[in-house]
Amino acid sequence: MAHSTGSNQAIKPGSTLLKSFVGVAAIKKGYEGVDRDKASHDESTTVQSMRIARTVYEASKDSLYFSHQQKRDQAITEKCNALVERKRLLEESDTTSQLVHADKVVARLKENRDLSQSIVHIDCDAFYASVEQHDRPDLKDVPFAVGDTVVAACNYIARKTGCRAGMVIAVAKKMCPNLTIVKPNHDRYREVMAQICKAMEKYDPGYEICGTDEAYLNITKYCTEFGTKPWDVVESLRKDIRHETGIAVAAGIAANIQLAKISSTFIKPDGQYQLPSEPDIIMAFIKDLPVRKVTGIGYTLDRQLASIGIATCDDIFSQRQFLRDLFGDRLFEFLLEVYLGCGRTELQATLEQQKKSASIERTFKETSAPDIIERNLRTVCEDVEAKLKELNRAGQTLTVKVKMNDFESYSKQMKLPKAISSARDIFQHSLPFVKATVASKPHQACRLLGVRLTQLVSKEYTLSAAFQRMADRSTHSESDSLLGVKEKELPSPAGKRKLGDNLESCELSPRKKKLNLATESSEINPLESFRCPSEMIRCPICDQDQPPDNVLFNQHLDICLSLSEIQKYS
DNA sequence: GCGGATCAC
DNA sequence: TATGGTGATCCGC
Repeated sequence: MAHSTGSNQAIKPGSTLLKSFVGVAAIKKGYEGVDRDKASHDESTTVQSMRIARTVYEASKDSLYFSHQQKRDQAITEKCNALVERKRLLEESDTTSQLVHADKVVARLKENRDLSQSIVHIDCDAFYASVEQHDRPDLKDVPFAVGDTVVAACNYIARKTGCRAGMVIAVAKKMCPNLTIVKPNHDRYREVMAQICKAMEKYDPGYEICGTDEAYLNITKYCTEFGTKPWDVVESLRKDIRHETGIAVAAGIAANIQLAKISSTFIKPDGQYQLPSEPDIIMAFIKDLPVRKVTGIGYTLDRQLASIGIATCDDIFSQRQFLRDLFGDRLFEFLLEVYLGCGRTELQATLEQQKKSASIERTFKETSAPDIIERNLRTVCEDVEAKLKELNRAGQTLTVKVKMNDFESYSKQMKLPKAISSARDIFQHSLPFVKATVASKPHQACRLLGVRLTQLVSKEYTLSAAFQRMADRSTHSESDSLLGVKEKELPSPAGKRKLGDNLESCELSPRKKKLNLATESSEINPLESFRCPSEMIRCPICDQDQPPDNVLFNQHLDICLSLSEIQKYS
């Protein structure tokens, strides 16, 4: 294949753009599956990663996505340049006080670190692919990838051809023409994860789930209780998991979650690695580790650190006098912790984790037609409503996100006077920003809409929830959408259906319309819509009937609500 | 409080 | 045939 001068220049080995092409997975995980079989990073590895980068580059160079990435990369480069310049100035000044301070912090961290715990990190390598391969033996010997438009996971045969998680499937197929694509089956993966949880419970009921395919356990207690060694415990845990689910997991054992996680990557996809909890051994283990492998150090920070001469964890120490000035207090301390191999030892039990936000964002075929955009927004809002309902929460801060087809995104966050949860409320608060943003970019189209609610409050005792329950009771309604027909059910092609600003133009069935109106008016005067003349009103908190008088009923509600609040905290 | 970025999976 | 979705956190206003 003849290389054009253009692409040769654009994609020099080591160029930052090349790095971002090969993808997060390849950099972070060290080209697993490709050079794992080789003893060292020899020339063929470089050739292989160059081939991947070149293929991705050729497929992407004309896309809007590419120009956006280029722009982003340029911004990071400028950040790095500024950093280098600031470091140069620092080098000219007297940095002894910063050096002393850094050493004090190091001493403090050393003093306080806890090496008494046995933390285990369980990692299901290429989880989706493992599950699919287990369920479908026909996939065993063919290259395949799980994913929709982007590869979520692929097996080792596919990886050898350069297929990677995060790659666009069209590109992956270019690299591996006989790649089989499997649609993800999330319910099934959740099921398998639940089985894994069941197996872990025996060893530590306080285990922590992290993402869809990772977990931490603290087996210290189990070990002392049964007089067993961590290594043996993890062996039987992995055996249990394999027996229950049929899939293999990797495990890392160390003094804290940071080290355990790094340890588990040492023996992927199947095996276990224990890092002894002795300071000298930990320091030796960390010493030459590229900082990029550490959780919390991503593409951007890695490049910033590299620009000032920090590639490995040991380099952090030699540059410690500059870090506070360059990165601020928080990052400074984090980096020193990395250097020392410090990390969290307390797990957050999965059951006790409370969500802080609920969000939906969706990418669709780009469009600038206001009615389609509006309809997409409606769908997104409905899905957020459903999610909030599941959590039994309402949110007081709303964030709306719009991404245009140049991949630039804009967001607006608003603190609302009160927590909301209905699709209608969310939609009404989101729409103005979406409309304004789209209108301000007349030559672009919208490709994504997102809605997030934060500052979640329990709906348990909020008025709107209470009245929603009343509404449900009085209409015997199922959980039908408040906003009418879902897009996929629309009989007419997109665009034909004209939806105005006014929600009344939604075609709603009589019953839905009623519920719709009821919900709407509940915002303004909740009582009005449910008041049945000369009938008692049932208080949704205490479930007692009350006289049909708004003022009296409001007073009663106030008392009832404060009572239940008091009960909650006493 | 807000908007943008970053990070992980 | 063409670059995802969810949740969290931090920084600098």
